[in-house]
Amino acid sequence: MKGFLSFLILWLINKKNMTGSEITEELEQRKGSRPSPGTIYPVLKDLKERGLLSIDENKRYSLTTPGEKELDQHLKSFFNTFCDIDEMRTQCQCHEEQK
Amino acid sequence: MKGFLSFLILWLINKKNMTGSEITEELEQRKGSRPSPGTIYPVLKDLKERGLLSIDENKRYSLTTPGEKELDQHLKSFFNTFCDIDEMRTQCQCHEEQK
DNA sequence: TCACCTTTATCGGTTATACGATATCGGTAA
DNA sequence: TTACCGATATCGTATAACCGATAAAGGTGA
Repeated sequence: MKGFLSFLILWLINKKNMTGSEITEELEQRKGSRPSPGTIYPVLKDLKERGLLSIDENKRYSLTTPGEKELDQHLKSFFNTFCDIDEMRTQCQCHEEQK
Repeated sequence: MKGFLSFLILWLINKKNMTGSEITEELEQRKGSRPSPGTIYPVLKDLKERGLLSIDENKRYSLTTPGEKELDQHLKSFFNTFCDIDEMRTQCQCHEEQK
């Protein structure tokens, strides 16, 4: 299951070009806790060095063509791995109502 | 994003009590590659030691009550983190058709 | 009995993910 | 100019997730 953070970051940048701090904020929204700079900047550096991200003069990241392909692969394997995601959601919502 | 493998294993066992080899097979189906024993048995051991799993005389694992609660928590944070999962699926299927 | 096979389990080592501390860099206000 | 501040980046360290090799345990068939 390694590579999920990279996958999520690729997905976020795919939706909208973002800077490091914007990505940090978005992850905080989703996960409930703010990732430390020591988490996200090394990932961004790695993705950039692998040619999946490019960065403009305002430090705003965007996907390269290989980055888009990588994201597609991740999406496919994600939905293979969580092939019963609707069932998961049902159970989650069901237990939500019990509170 | 750490803890996703444990989460997935809890989910599988929640659906159906399973042995280690059955879990290995299921993960192979989903992920496309067979996890090595050095991956899954340490996880099962850890989950058992944390009181989330119990094991019967046939080496078949099942969720304990704390295990069910842990799974619920994981499900909630999973759908928070991937709050735009329908959008992800749309994009994935869209690129699927292009082939 | 004993040879074999599958399953279960452990071991050492690698990489991704994560933190907090610290450093650098650029812009802005004093 | 200088002081500060948020954003960016690096560092050391820890843990989860992985692998392949190996070992032990249990069952089955010769």
